[in-house]
Amino acid sequence: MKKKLKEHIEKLIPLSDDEFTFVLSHFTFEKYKKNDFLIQEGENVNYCYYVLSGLLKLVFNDKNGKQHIVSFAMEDWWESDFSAYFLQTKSKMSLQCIEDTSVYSISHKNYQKLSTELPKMELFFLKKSYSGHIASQNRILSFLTSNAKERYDQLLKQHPVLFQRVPKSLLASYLGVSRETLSRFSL
Amino acid sequence: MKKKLKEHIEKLIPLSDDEFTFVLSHFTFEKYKKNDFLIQEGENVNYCYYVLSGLLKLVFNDKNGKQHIVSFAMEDWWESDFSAYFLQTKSKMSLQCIEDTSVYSISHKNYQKLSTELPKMELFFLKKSYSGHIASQNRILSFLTSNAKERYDQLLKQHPVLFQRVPKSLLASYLGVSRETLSRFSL
DNA sequence: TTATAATTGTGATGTTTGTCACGCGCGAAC
DNA sequence: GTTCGCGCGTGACAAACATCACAATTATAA
Repeated sequence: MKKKLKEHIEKLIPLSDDEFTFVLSHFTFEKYKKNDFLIQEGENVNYCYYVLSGLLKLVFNDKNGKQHIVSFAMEDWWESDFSAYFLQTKSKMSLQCIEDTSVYSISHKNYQKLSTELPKMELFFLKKSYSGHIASQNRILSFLTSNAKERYDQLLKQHPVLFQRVPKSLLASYLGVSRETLSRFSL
Repeated sequence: MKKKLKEHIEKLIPLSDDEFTFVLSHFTFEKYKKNDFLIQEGENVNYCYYVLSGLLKLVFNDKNGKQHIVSFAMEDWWESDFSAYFLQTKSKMSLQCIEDTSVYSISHKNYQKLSTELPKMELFFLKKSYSGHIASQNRILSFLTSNAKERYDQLLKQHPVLFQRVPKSLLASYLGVSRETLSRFSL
């Protein structure tokens, strides 16, 4: 479990055992049940989460009460409402369990503390942030270049496991297409 | 001109005059003409740009030869093909002038050097990266929650100046809508 | 088990948006 | 000044997609 996070960080940054122990002391292990909320819309966002196991959805609820999936978060992914987390504002989104999920969480204070005390971790977070930005840009590109069926095929190719673990209605919401239209694609 | 960059950085990070002089020594001032390319698709991306004046478009060309506007970059914006810049791969996009444009450019080597020598600049880049990620996520949300007309209205509200400086066909491409459909919105 | 809710597929229909075709006005280049 | 290309609007039609309605199947909980 600890090993998982260490290996994850070491994909980007080399880390001695002592350093990792120090890093880990800034995190808290937590378990959540299906449908539990890690972040509730409208509240302060004090934590960022590294997913050890399970599956989360980052959701925006629009003024008509319709939910939109901004992102899924599986094993080895980092998730939070980053806007609210970094700018220390109220959340406009919620983060909820699709499955029972265990995470390492880090508070904003500990995040700042860790970045200062161990600068190479700041570099780690920077690299993670790049990746996130690049991933978002690719998702924007898929909206610009592809129609619903093509986006469906891309997602199926990139993350086939989601089609087994997530209700189709949520996949539809993630792809920006109606549940019915998505259902007709799988023929 | 130098003052502009200093003020821009100081919105996020305090900087002494000496420090700023040091920072600036890592940048190069450059001028480009309308239609010039700062980044050509398929080439290495060695520079990241801070726009002093003018206007750029970040473009992805799909397999059908259709151009898609990933982003505009105006005064005070940072732009590059970040994926290619940070991962040091070939560019999948091009960066081109919509107007005559002057920039400060920083090479990837100088960027790494600067980050190491002056850690607070690493924090600056980190904060910039957050903002970029958050902005991209908001753009994704606009695709998920809004139809073409609504996205048009949002852009008009957020960046009215673009409607004066950019051909409508490019705005259409940015919004993911056909030129004709966008034209019918402005009635 | 039984009842209850959630998930999924599918037909019918309407709306949104794209594509093709054309004309007009304006500015750049010669 | 004339020519040429570009930006922009607009009509007609086709394609993509949403919405509504309903049935069937599968999970979940009492």
